[in-house]
Amino acid sequence: MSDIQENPASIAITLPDGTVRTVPAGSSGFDIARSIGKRLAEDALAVRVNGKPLDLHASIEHDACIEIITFDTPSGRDMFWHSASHIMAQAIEEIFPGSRFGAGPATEQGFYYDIASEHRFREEDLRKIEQKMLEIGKRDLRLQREEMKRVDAIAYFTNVRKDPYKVEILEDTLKEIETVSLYHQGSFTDLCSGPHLPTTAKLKAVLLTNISTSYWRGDSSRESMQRIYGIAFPSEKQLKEHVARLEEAKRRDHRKLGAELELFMLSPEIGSGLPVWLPNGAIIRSELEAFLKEEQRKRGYLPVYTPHIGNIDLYKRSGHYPYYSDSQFPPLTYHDEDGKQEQYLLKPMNCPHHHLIYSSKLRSYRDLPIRLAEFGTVYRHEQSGELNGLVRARGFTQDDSHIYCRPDQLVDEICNAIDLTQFVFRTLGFSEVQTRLSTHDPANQEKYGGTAEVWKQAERDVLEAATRMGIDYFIGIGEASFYGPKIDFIVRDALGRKWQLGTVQVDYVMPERFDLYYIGSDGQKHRPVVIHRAPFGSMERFIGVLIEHTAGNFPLWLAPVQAVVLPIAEEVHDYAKSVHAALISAGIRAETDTRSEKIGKKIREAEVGKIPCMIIVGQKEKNSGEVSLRRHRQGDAGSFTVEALVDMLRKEITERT
RNA sequence: GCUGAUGUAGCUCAGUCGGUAGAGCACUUCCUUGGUAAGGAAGAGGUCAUCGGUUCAAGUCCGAUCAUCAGCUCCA
Repeated sequence: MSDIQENPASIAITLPDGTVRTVPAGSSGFDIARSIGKRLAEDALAVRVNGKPLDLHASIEHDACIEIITFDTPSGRDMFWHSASHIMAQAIEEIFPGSRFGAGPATEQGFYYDIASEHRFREEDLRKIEQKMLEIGKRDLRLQREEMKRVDAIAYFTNVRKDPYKVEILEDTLKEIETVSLYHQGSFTDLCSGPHLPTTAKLKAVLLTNISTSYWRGDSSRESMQRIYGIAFPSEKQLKEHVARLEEAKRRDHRKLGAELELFMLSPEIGSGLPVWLPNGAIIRSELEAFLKEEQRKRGYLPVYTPHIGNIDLYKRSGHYPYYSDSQFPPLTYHDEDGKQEQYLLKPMNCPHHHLIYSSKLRSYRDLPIRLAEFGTVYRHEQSGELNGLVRARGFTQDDSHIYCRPDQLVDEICNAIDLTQFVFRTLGFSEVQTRLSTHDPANQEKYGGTAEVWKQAERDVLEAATRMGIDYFIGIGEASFYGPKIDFIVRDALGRKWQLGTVQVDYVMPERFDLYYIGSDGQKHRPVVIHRAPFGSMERFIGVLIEHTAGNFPLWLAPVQAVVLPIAEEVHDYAKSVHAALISAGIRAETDTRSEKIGKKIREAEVGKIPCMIIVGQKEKNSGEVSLRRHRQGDAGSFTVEALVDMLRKEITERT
């Protein structure tokens, strides 16, 4: 290793493509970038030395693998935005002296800084701060790293910067660390581990997006701070592209498309967070449900139905009530003629009902696994600020199933559930799905039901199944439910926000609480294991994300209106009606536009309405007994006989392509 | 739930200094009968979210409530 060399005159650096260069010892990442090319030297933001990010001008003393970090990489963007947050803090300090700064990290889509200030920030302040940030950029200030003892840093932030928040971070979060680093840029200094941009001049475009509040250190008992969010780029052009992406996301927003395409509605008269499915949306939902029911039939699931409410004792027994009482609608209470009180809960979960179905008769080991499935509507009193269209509602329907199996069947059954979920996601065209293995937090054991060894076993089983299925997962510590670990399938919406859709959960706790058992081959009682699983998760949330994913351009099998017949003139209305009738009798959802409008207008409206097939009929088609097909967003698709058209569309619908 | 913003026609949005409300699209009717993304004309459409206050006068100013949006916190 190079460590044994004492001040060598030159060092060997290995670039990511494997080439090795010899440079003088003490060269910086910038020197190396410049030796590679002028463009790279301009784009270079920092350097990674043996995997460790460093400032671009830090000197490299030993042989190393190095990589020049630019804005094109996630870590380059992260660093750029982190530096931008420092520049924003400096701008704010210059415009609003006396502002104090909490945390100011980069996020996946920009950065923010938490600020304590006498001044209440408003929209117009953001424009001023942006201008100031660009001005600081033009000043071409070097971001200089300084390392100091933690105790000295405390003194510095107490006396020089007079920033109590940084002092608290130094005294608490960083209390184990002896030497910390500060970054100076002109008159501004921040506590930061770095690395940072070499100069503020890299910042060429900035957009401050919104102001909100947050609690200092995320603790609602601490003071609230003003948080300013923004995003920045090394060029004006990239900012423009970003703004265009935001506008596209806005167009795809399921709340907007849901209203435009008449899929669902929300009304304060019904209640906040209680979506209502309009006829068009109900078609999509019922097609999805039919799709899953069909698949579940093939995979040995048994459909059941259970009521929307249940005696509160059921939920006390399951543990849901004590754990989640604050996010449930208050119990319905009534007194019978004898004055006896009974309380019912709008069901927040389907599992207790299913457990009682399981235990309604004696089960043999030969009967297992038993897979009970239901599209079960549940009600949860989510916090008002959390409600969001279809993706976060207070009433929603889970495509729920509980699988009761023997311990020796568990891993196979988890694998089957994963396979079903993957099949569903693949069919609906979700290719970028993240899989999270949600485990418990050992430091917080009292949050969970069941014993430590039960958890150990459950997590081992989940891991084994995930490995066997070849899933590319990440681990979410503390993300487990109170009764067991789970595998969650996470998809992003149009705005890049992540939502959990499908889930597969292992549960050793409920079988105990509900005293579930089966008779084994030894004639003795044994505990089954329960798997909770829901491939869609919630129909509401899934469809909300699906709307954004498809931008409302649903595949033919899901489209509320699959085809619209567009007659060119009144003299072919009869022919149009016969085509329409043929489509309807083939089970295709079709309409006919007989208004006295020109064909161009009818086509435009069908396009705007995102109807997959436009079937244009005029005198020519009437004479030949054919139709002219136009596909949504594709244009003219040629002429077909009605019979050929129906066959073609039927095939596409059945295959769900 | 917390902090902030917003709420005007079915939709998108104007509405100045407080003086009884406007556009485009959509809708209805009539004219027009046409060939792959907007034909023409006329008409109708409003308790300015709700409730209260200030004022001679409130869409406009103030307060409360409800809802929505952004973020925080939470998520079986």
